[in-house]
Amino acid sequence: MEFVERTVHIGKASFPYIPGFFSFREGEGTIRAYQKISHKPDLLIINACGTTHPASAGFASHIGVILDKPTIGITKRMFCGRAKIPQKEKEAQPLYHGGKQKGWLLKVLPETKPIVITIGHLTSIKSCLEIAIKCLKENKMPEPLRLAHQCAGKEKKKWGKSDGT
DNA sequence: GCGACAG
DNA sequence: ATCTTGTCGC
Repeated sequence: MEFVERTVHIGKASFPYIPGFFSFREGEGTIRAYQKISHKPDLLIINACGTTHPASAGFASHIGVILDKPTIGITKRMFCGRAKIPQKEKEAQPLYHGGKQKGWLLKVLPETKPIVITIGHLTSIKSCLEIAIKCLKENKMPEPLRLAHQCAGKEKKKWGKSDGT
C-alpha cells in the first residue's frame, strides 16, 4: 500500500453536528473533495458509521450511494449496534444491528479501545474487515484515515478556525 | 427508565 | 469536534 494522491476542500459547514444527521454536515465538503481526485479509488473508507446507524444507513453508506462506490465506515466508537468487546490484540468481534451482523469491533492495539468497522455500501461483512486490516500500519487507525485526519488538522490551522469539513 | 449519542 | 503539556515508546 502506498500513498497516491490527496485533495482538499475548504468550506464552512452549513449544518450543525447532530448525531443521526451527520450527512447534512459533512456531505457537501466530502463530495467536493472527492470530485477533485484525479485517480478515482475503487473504494472509500469513511470516518463515520456505515450500516450500523439508526436508519441503517450512516454517512459512509450515504456517500457510497451518491458516488455509486463501495465504502466502509470506520469510527473510534460505536454509535449503535451490539457487540462483545474484543480483549486480545488483533481480536475481532462481530457487531450486530437490526438482527444482522453489519460490522466488527477490532482490537487493533493492546491498551486502546477497539475500532468500529462497518459495511458502508457495496461491501461484504468479510471484505470490510479484510480491507480494514490490510490498511493498518503501525497505528490504531487505518493509514488512509489517519493521513486524511492529520491533513485535515493541518489545513484547518492554515486557514484559521472558520469551522470546516 | 435514563443517559449517551458517528465528527 | 474541541480544550491542551508533557510524556512515553519505537
